Amino acid sequence: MPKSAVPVSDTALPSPFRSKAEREQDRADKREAVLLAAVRMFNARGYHATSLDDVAASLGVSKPTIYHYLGNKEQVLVECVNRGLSMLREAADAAAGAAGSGHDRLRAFLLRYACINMDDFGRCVIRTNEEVLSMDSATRFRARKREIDDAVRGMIAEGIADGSIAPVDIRFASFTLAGALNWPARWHDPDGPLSPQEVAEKLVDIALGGLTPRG
Amino acid sequence: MPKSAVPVSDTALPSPFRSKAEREQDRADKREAVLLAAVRMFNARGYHATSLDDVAASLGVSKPTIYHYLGNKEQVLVECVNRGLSMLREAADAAAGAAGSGHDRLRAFLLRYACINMDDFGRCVIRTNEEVLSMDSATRFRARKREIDDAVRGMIAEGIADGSIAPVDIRFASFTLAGALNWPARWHDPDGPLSPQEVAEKLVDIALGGLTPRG
DNA sequence: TATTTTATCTACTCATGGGTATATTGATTG
DNA sequence: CAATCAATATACCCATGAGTAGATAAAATA
Repeated sequence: MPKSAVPVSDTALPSPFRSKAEREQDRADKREAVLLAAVRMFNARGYHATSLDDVAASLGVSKPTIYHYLGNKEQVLVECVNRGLSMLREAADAAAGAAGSGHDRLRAFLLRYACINMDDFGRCVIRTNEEVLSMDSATRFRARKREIDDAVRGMIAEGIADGSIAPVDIRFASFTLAGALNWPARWHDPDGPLSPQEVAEKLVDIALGGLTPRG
Repeated sequence: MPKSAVPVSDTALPSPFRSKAEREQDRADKREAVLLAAVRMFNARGYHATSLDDVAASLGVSKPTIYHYLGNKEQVLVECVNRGLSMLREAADAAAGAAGSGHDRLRAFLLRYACINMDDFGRCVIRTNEEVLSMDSATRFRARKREIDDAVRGMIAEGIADGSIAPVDIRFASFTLAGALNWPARWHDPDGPLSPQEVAEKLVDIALGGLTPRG
C-alpha cells in the first residue's frame, strides 16, 4: 500500500497529493462535465448543429481534451442518452416494485417520467432521433426505450386487471401517454416559471383522465 | 392574345407546344416534386443529415437544378413546413366554423390534426426544430404554430363554456393533446399496417377521455 | 533521478456539403 | 433569323467540423 505514504489525518488537511482513487474521481468528474456541457448544447441547438469545438470552448478547453475523455462525437451523445435512459429505467423498476393499484403505480411512474423528460439527460433521450446514431447504437437505443415502454404497458395491464384502469387498448394508451409526457422535452423552458414538478402533475392528471374508469 | 396561335381543338390533341400557363404549371410541378422528395428525406434522415445533392440525386437531377427552383436549403425546408402549417390552418378554420358542441368541434379537428401529423408535410412541421431555422424563419414558424394552438385553446374554452368539456386548465390541456397527437409524427410508419385514420381515432379517443365531463 | 503516464495544447488533414460561375441546349419571342 | 430566356449540367470554391499527430509539461512511479 504505497498510498498510505500519503499523510492521512483525522483533520483531513487538503493535500496537493492525490491518491489514485482521487485521480480516478477527478477524471470521472471531468468526463461528466464534458457530457453535461455537451447535452445542454445538443438540447439547445441540436446534435448536428453543435460542434465539439463549441462544447470544448464552453468548458474553456480544446477539442482534443474531449477526445481524451470520450472516443468520438457519437459516443458523447450515446453516453448522454444512456444517462437519461438509466434514470427512466430506475424509475420504472421503482414503480413496478411499489405498493398500490396499477393506476397508482402508473401515476407515480408517469410523474417521474415527465420530470426526467425535462431534465438535461432525459430531454436528450426524447430529442435524439435514431437516424443520427449508427445502426448499432440505434438498435441498443430502441431496445432500451422498448424496455421502458414495456414497463408502462405492464402497469396499464395490471391496472386494467385490478379494475383501477379502464379497459383501454394498451398499446395506444401507452403511445398517448408517452406523447403527452414526452412533449415537454421540446417546449419546457428550465429557466421559465413552471417547475418540472408542476408541469408533470398537470399533464399527468389530464393525460391519465382518459384511462380512469367512469363512475 | 398570342397564345391562341397555338392550335386549340375540341378533341384536345396533345400538342408538343406548351402554352405559357402550361409552362408555368410544369415549373410549379417540378418545384413541388423537389419539395416532396426533400421532405421525405428530411423526415427519414433529418434535415442536417440530408444534403441537397442527395435530394437532387433522388430525382435524377443535379443540385443546381434545385437552386433553379428554390433559393437555398433553408427555403426548401421552410416551404415544406409551410405546406404542413397551411393544412393545419385549414383544418382549424374548418373546425371553428362547424356546427356542434365545443367537444364535437375539438374532436373533429383533432382527428384531422393527427392525420396531418402522419402526412409528409405535416410530419415535417413536428420534426422541424426551431433551432435549425434562421431567427427570422423561426419567428414566423412559431407564430403560425401559435395560431393553431390558439385555435385548439379556443375550442377547449368553448367546450368548457357549453359544458361539453370538463373545466380543465386550458393551457395544459392543449399541451397534453398536442403532445399525444404530435408523437405519431415520430413513430408512425406510413408503410406499416396502421392507417393514419385508425391511429388518429384511437389516440384522440384516449387523449380526449381526460377532458370529457364525468357522468 | 529516470521513465512512464496523464492531461493538455497547437496545428494540422480531409471529407462533406452549401452555394456559385459558367457552358450548353432548346424553346420563345420579336 | 436573331436575341433572349428557361432548364439543366459540369466543375468549381470555400467554410465547417470531425478526427489526428505530435509537442509539452507536470505528475506518478520505479
